[in-house]
Amino acid sequence: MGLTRKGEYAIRGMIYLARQEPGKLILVNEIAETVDVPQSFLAKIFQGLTRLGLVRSSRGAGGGFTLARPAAEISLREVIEAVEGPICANRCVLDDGFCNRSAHCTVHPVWHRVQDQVGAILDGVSLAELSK
Amino acid sequence: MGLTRKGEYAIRGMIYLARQEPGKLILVNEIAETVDVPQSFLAKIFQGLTRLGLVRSSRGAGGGFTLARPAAEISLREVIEAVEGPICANRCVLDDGFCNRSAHCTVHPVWHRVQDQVGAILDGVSLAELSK
DNA sequence: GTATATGAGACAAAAATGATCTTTTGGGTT
DNA sequence: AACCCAAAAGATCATTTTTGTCTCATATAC
Repeated sequence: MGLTRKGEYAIRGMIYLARQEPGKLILVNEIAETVDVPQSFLAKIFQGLTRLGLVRSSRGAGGGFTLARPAAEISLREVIEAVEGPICANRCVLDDGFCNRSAHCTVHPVWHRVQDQVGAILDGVSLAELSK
Repeated sequence: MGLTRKGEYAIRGMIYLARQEPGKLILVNEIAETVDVPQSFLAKIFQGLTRLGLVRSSRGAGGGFTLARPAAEISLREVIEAVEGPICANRCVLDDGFCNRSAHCTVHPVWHRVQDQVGAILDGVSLAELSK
């Protein structure tokens, strides 16, 4: 019913990046240490964030990670969905196969309302705000 | 990030009960079959619901389950929290030990807003409405 | 007493979570 | 070119949670 550690860690790491000089490359090692998460795990998480275009990475000596866009233009929702998958109150809203009763299910509209509300809140918060 | 099957099943079962004549005892077997969930599992789930006072049970021949209160007075939230635990966006909001940074954490207020919104929506929906 | 139904608890397979380690790839530096 | 540093990719593994099942105890109607 809540965020997993992956999500929590990703958020911590991204906020740390948002606090740095824009464009400056930061070692995953440094991030992991200061936000207090296992570095190997954070490296894995940041791999995913790179693939999805939330951060840019540079290999080799002097490499590291940096935000792909200005912190003000990255929402909390983006970060969360990148690592946790889409906001979803109940699988039946996503998977059509999960419950074949979608058509006449009275709870369905409730799930949609929940998702819309949560989505809106998370959309409205940027990394820039969180880094203050 | 969403409901587990336990939650989904509990809701289906409770809605089925809400559709019956108030006070009438229904076999867990009948519920399980018509809402299409494994009976052993549903029995276990209903045990918990009984313990928490959402349904009343009667043992022995002619026994079964029935809602403990009128369907209009049982909210969707109660059902969900009974089986899934409290609505919680991120563990740090619940466990104090999870992140020791609660005091200065900028994301904390966001989690609270999310929980309040979701809680409010789920509070506002009763089994009576869902059973229509 | 017997048939029937839930209560409680142990048990187990499968999936998700949380993490580590190794190997590969690509850039800088010399 | 040779070499080192650092990230990417992927394999592996441990732990926890989910999703059930099964057995036995207990309560009740007849």
